[in-house]
Order: sequence, then structure tokens, then C-alpha cells
Amino acid sequence: MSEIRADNTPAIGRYARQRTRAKRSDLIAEELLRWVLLTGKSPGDRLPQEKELMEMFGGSRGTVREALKSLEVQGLVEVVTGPNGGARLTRVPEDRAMQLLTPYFYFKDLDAEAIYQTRLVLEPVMVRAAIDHLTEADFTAMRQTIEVCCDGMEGRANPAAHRAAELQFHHIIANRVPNALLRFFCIFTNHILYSMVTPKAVVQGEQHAFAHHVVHAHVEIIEALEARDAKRASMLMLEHIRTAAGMVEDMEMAFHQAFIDQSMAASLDIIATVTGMSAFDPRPKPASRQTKD
Amino acid sequence: MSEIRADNTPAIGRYARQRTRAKRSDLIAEELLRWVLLTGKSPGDRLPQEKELMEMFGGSRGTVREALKSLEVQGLVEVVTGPNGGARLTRVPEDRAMQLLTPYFYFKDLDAEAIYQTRLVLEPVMVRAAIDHLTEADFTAMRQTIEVCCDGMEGRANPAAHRAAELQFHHIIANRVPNALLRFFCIFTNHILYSMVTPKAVVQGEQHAFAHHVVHAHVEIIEALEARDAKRASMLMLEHIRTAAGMVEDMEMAFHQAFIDQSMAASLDIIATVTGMSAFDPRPKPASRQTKD
DNA sequence: AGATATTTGTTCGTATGTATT
DNA sequence: TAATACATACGAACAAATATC
Repeated sequence: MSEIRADNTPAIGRYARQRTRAKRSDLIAEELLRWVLLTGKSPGDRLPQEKELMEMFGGSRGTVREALKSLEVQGLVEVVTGPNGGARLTRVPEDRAMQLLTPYFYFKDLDAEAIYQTRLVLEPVMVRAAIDHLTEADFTAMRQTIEVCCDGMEGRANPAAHRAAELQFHHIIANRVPNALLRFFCIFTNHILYSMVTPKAVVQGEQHAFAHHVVHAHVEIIEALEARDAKRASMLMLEHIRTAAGMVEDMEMAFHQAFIDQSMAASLDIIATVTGMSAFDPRPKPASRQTKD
Repeated sequence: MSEIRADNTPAIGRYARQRTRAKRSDLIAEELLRWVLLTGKSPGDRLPQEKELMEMFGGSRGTVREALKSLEVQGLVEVVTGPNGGARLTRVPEDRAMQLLTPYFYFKDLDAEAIYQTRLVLEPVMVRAAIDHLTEADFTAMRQTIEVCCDGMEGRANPAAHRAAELQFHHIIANRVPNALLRFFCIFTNHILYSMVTPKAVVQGEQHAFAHHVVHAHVEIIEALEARDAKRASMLMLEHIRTAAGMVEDMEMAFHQAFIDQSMAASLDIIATVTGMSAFDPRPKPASRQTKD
């Protein structure tokens, strides 16, 4: 009745139409979170331990643990073993938030154009917002990224590090945007660009012109930033992104279709995992009730 | 070595420094996700069932279930009971993604200024991006939101519905932005505004001037949109947000400090929950082994 | 429509690992 | 070092949901 919506326009603030009946563990997670917020807990405060939770919500150990798992995955609590252990309320770490949002774009077929269009909007604004908050350490770090880029162009740094450095430059600026919402958007955009575009761009050798442009632009931008010339810095950034976007499109870069998080891509042995799951067994298996020699 | 970072600048693509030893269920969740991506599964495809997963990863039922729970919470899989049931790969629903990201801003102390600053950047761009993709149904829906606003001003619609309609107008436009990344940012910004600002703004009666401005601006914007006049529509939107931002600041609106998700705020009996947990017991408790009769 | 088989959901009891004291 | 408190993990059984016949 009070709901207004065009065909596929979901109403704001409406959540998971549960096609299946809500599970008990989900209900408990919800209730627990509500309880935590309403009792005014702050980050660091302890939640009741598992036994108490079992009593409070009338679930078994396994169920309560699944509920806790839910909150843990969302980055809302951390849980540790030992005396004084248990679940503690936490601030959601920034990387966790990005990690949680990334899969949403898995099947969205984001291409370089979409990402660069977004950067074109955000990065100049970002520069204006951050320029008065950049520290000496930031400038030093930014210059370091440029050095790595130079090394990369001459083969003295590996391509992955080179690419990372290019984006790290933007990350350093983004990190000084005071507005948490805007800041997150800036950082996440670079994160997603890094996640999706790195591999192919790095593999191909033809990005020399691209790399050259990046260094040149970054140097100019640093100068404007140090002079605290917001207008010029913003304008340079706009031109930089615009130019880079054009070059990237020319490079006809391919994306990994099922783009894998950097966390995985970094640590993985893809081959081993694909060829046989036998490769898996990080721990020698708890062996709870096996004879121990 | 290859890592370059200013003081608190986290490197892009780096993830949860695990302060505690990784849990087995987390490892399994990670491996499973990797396996799913590498075997080229598409949304809708089935994952192995619990029994198989236990063999694949060498964990007990409970452990495997916690891993599955992790993926489920992230919106990556849905799991159903019955024959041909089990976990299926899914596209992460948009509302799920927003839900996951929202808690990150719990303790960020976002204020109206920050949100409106972000809208000021995004909304005019959003208008340009969406203008060629708005349908007749969209215009109809937008006009309906305006009607509700008018009703609200005259007390014929409840304040909550009134406020929702105001934002729904923007949501309809945002929903037609083709760029998935930009679209998400626009929608999420409105979502967070709705989550944080609604209650107080609605409670206070003094928003009449605000409501009046909104209706006026929205009517003008619709006209420009229907004329497919991107420049004018964008400019009107910019003015609209700027004006609204000023009025909102004057209204000195308070936020709920521990802002509770709409999903919760909607369904909750806060009082009941606070006064006594006894109020909780959505199901009469499985009563697995209790006498039944 | 009803019975049945399949697969997840939940429970209990118990053992193991780990950090604090 | 030993005792303690807590999470982590295992395994077997039963409950509930759902597709198929």
C-alpha cells in the first residue's frame, strides 16, 4: 500500500525477501545483533559466551555457533578462544568491507570503461577533498610509488609491483578524504580496478606508453598537491584519468571473467587446486580420535 | 619489500591480517570459493552437497556447515533442503550487498553533511547517465512518489511513507544508470541517507518547508528528464541537492548513533526486546526431545 | 493427494586446542 | 607447570522441508 515502485525498482531499505523460511541460526544472529545494539555496546565489548547465548536464545551449540559465524563474516564481531575469550564487538575493518562488497560485482560484467567512468567522476573530487589533509609522509610515499613505476618501466621491478604502485598512488590520496562515505567509494573503485584489470594489463608488454603517461601525470599531480593548488591538481587528475581511460580501452584488455579476489590470487596455487583437490590439506587434519602413535 | 605505504595507508588488495590462527571453517570456505570460481560455475549451478564437501575438505559436518554459512552470509550461495537441494551459486542480490556494507559505517559517525556532499557529486552525474534509459513506467512511478509527498504535506500520508517517497524518487533514477559500479554508489548513498536520517527528520514537524522544496524540485526535474534535456536536468538536480543540504543542516537533525538497519528497525519490537529477552521466541522452540502432548 | 526418498536443519555429547592465571 | 575457561571440532542421531512418484 505504502509501497511505490516501478517495475523492477526495489524499495529502499527492503531486505532479503526470504524465499525459504528463515533459519533459526539467522533469527538468532538477527536478535543477537539487535540486542547488542540496543544495550549500547561499543567496539571491544564482550558478548555473552556461547553457553549463555544458548540459554538466551534457546538454541544448541551448533546453531548458536552458526549465528556467531554470521556476525563474524560480516565483520561485526571477532571471536577468540581461551579465558576472557568469546565474541567481541568490533568496528568493521575497511578491507573487510571491501571484501564483502566485491562479490556483488562478480557477475555484473564490469568493464574498464565503467570503472574509468566512475573514476572520472570521483578522482577529481577526491583530490579537492584530500588536498588539505595530505601529510609529508604521504608525499614521501607517493614519490616512492613513482620510483617503483620507473623501476618497472626499466624492468627493475616486477610487473605486479609496478601495477600496484600505480594504483597505490591514488590510494594514498583517497585515504586522506575526510568524508568516510566518499573515501570508501574512492578506495573501493581503485580496489575493483586492481582486482579486475591487473592480470592482463600486466601480462601484455605493450603498456609502456601507458606506464610513461602515468609517471608523467603523477609527477605533475604531486607538484600541484604540494603547492596546495586544489584547482590545478583536480584538473590534472581529471586529464590523467581521461587519458588513461582512452589508453586502457585501446589496450583492449581482457578481464578474468570470474575475477578472483586479490587475497586469493596472491596466495593461491591455482594449478594444484584445479588438478586435484588432494593438494588441499593445510592442517594434517585434527585427528581427534586417531591413534597417536 | 614490494610494499609501499604511508603510515596508516593499507595496501590495496590486502586482506584480514589474521591476528588469530585461521579457523578450519574459514579455510574450507576459502578453498571452496576458489574451487567454485576455478571450475567456472555460473549462478544457479549446484555445489557439492555437504557429504561430498566433508570428503573433499576433510571436515566434519558442523565445520563444513560453518563454511557454507560463511558463503551464504556473503550472498554467494543459497542453500535449500530436499532432493536436488543443497548449495547453489547465486548472484549477490543488490539489497544483500547494501546490507553487508552498511555496518561498516556504524562507527564512522557519518553526518548529513558527509552524505549530502557525496550526493552533490553523484546525483547530477547519475541524472546524465540515466536520462536516456528512463521508461514510461519510471516516470509514472516518479509522479506517484510526488503524489505521496503531497499527501504527506497535508497529513494524508504517514511521515515515514512520505520520507520514503522522497528518496524513492532518486532511487528510480539511480536504478537506470547502466554503469553497475556508479549505480551501486548512487543507490547506496540514498540507502544510507534513509537509514540514518529518516527517524528524526520524520519526528520533527518542522520539515514543511523542506517537503515543499522537494516537491517543487522533483516536478521540475521530471519535466527536464521527460524532455531528455540532460544538461538542464543535471543542473536542476545539483541545485536541488545543494538546497536540500542547506535545509537539512538548519534542521539540526539528530541521527540514531547506533543506527539500526531498516530491516531491523522495521520488524522490531524494540521495547519488548529491551525490557526482557523473554519476548524472544519466534518459534515455539524445536522441542526435539521434549514430551509432545 | 499421499507416500517416500533426499538433503539440509538442529540437537546432544564429547574430545581437543589454546590462552590466561 | 598445572589448573581453568573458553572456543573449536568431531560424530551420531533425529527433525523438517521439498521434490518425485
